[in-house]
Amino acid sequence: MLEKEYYPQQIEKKWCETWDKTKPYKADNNSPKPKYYALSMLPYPSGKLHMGHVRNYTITDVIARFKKAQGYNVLHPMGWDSFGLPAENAAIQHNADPKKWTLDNIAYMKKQLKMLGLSIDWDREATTCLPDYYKWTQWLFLQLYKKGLAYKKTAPVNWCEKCATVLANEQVIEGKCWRCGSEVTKKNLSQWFFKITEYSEELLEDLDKLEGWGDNVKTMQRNWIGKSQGSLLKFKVKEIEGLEIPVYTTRADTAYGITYLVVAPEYKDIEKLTTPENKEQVEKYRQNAKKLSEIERLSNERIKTGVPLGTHIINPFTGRVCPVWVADYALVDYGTGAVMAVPYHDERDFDFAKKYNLPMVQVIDGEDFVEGKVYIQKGTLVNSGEFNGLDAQKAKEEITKYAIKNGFGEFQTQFRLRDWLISRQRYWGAPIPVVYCPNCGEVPVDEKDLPVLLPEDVDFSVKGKSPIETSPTFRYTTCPKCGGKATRDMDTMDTFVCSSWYYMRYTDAKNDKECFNRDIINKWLPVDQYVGGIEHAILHLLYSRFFTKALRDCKLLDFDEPFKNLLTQGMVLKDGSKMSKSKGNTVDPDEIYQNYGADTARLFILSDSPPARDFDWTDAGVEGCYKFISRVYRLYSKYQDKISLKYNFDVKALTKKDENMVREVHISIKKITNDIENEFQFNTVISRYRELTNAIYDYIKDENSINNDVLSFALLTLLKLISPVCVFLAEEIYSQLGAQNSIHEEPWPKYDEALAKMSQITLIVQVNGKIKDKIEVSQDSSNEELEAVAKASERVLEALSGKTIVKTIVVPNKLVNIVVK
RNA sequence: GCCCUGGUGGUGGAAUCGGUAGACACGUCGGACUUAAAAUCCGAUGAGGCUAAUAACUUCGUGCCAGUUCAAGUCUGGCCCAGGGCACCA
Repeated sequence: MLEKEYYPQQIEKKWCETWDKTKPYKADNNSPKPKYYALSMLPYPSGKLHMGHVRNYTITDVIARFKKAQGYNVLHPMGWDSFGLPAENAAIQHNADPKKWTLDNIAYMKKQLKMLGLSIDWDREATTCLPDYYKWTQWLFLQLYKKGLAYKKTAPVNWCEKCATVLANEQVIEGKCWRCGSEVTKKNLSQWFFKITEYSEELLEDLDKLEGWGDNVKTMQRNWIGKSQGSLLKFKVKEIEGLEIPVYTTRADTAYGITYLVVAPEYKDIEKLTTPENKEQVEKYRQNAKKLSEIERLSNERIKTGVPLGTHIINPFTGRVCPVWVADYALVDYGTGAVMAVPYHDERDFDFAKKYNLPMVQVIDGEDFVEGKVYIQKGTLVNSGEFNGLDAQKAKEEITKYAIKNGFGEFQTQFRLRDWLISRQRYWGAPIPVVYCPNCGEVPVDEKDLPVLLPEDVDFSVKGKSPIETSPTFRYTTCPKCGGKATRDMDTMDTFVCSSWYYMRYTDAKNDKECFNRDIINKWLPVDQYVGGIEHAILHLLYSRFFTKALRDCKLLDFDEPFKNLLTQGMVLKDGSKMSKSKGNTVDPDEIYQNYGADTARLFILSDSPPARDFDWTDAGVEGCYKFISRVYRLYSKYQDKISLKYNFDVKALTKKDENMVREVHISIKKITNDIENEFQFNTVISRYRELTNAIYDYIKDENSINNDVLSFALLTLLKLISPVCVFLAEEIYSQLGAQNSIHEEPWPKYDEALAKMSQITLIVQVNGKIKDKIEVSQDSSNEELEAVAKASERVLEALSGKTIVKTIVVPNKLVNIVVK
């Protein structure tokens, strides 16, 4: 009975190799069992795994293993988000081949993932940069095109000089590029867009159906979609017959207070609206506004500028003649690009009117109104003709109805969401499958001619243009319609297009006839549990939801939402801040595997914090987990000869000590099962592993009173409970105990509700809410018994002496509180 | 400014329904084993008071201030702080 030491390196290597051969995690498309789809956000193959990956994939893996043990047919796939700028930048810097750079990284990281012991079905691997995948990305583009959901237009778009490409709205963070952080400017270009705005309403409404998503993510999406309900009012231009300026407003109630109008510098009719005398300064203002980057425009917050155009509108409510100004606080791509200004009741208009001495009229009155100060609170209408005295809320409706009746208004809903710009002026992406023909114009590539292969005869050393432009062969082709000479679209797609449907491809990854089979995808999707970082709350998660709805409308699938439950895991920190190379506080997974083994890494990364919270990596914590694993291993090796895989005992015939041991095991099964099912609280699951292990150590203290069947039951149950987390340890011990099959094939243990209850409970006795005594009583004693026991307590009698009992509260199986005066 | 999330010992965190606050760890301290160290095992550990140092007893304690209740980390109202998101969106 020698205790053996635990050497994770050899053990983990051995089982990695075995599982590589036996492929125990193959998901079956035809299984009659209920399905469970566990998904991690696919990694970008940057070179090496980091601890954020380890945390993400361990969480998903434990969920997948738990569900498999519970009898589900589990799909747990993995792939590579492998198009994108880093590969191209590496190519430019080291004159390397982006494809080789990417595939080498994938090979290395795949090895690391396997060493982590993930239960992934590698036969379904999807690599977005390979033609057998991007062929279908292009095919999906064509489906959206056919449906009118992909279109090309010239518009002012976000341009990152450093990345030399355009960006989607979602990729501009505080006026800076999401990837490189440099300033974003506007450029007028003809680009491809996906019509995500077509789904604004549905994307917003369906958020309510996503009960398995956190409120933080749903709120972010809600804000991003930005629905607002208001009115459209049209104003006749005094100087120009037949010309109107429509404005969008949520404050129709203030229509009597309009004293001027503002249009954006890019407003479509601005030239018509400018009088010859004002032409010069308006032109100058517009040129200036154009030069400003997004950042500068934001930093100008509160200091508003503008110039008058010289023309006027007539306020149809008051007859007042109001000047029209141009100012960059009006945004061309929201509403109509023109704003009605009510200085007394809008902070921006107020600032502007003060600066340029424009008149103000009060039209809302309330308790807090102060003469000469902006008033944006609730109130009732004044100076508003027939609407005077009306509550502002009611007036919005009444005034708009009046405008409708008189032909110059309507109710309108606006969204902040813009269409998704998907063109990128870069090489390493999926080419946009469209050609331009002098005769036929814009023509989509024939489906049978897909994929449009990325050219390999490109020169990465040429600066200032996309490397794809340097290919001597790629640009020229023939028109699919007329067969004449034509040129290709030289842009590639945003990588977020590739990652908007990868989880669909996994269901049918080898299909070379279709992008996925409709029956198969309907069987597996929606994803039962998605796990990933919060940084994708808007970008990837919104795009994927859009894709699902769009492909549903293309009749490719029959569900509305891709991800039923979403778990956004917290960051991995070290010394209180995010791990990063620049701070030098990173931890290399390879080193941890080497020194402690992957099981220790898995155990530790789940142990100290619940998954959604940030996790602080500490060396002492790793050490502690390694000690626990060794402690478990020693326990089994010491009692190896006593453990029988076929134990058998009658609970009723057990000694008190044995019964308590059995009870402890049932309590553990119950608690661990509940904690995993309830929000995946792995930190408390691991606490329970330790408690049960401690209880078993207690049980074996007296060697003479060990019941081998009870011990076997306890140890084998603990082993199964621990197996989703410490996958190698559990498999190794199980095989050393003589088991022929894998522990990961064994079903999840069941608990007996009666046995998971304590026979004795500790009754808390309080007097006036203060604890006076704790008494052991048998479970399910009657209220009368509990009260009697409580009142018999010496300590309670002491506290009661000289006082009158007002009432007594009894909570069954818990507490008695005696209220006295 | 608006929205979301959180605030509990020296630290990470635990606590179905309102019912023993601090599970389980880390750290620290003490002990056993050892020639010694490592490893391992056992014990103590929220702060304070009273005693003689123990036992016993007792007060305070879940960001702050009120409230509801026999009873509040948990519920209600009002604040403060931290992290995140959105923001000239009319």
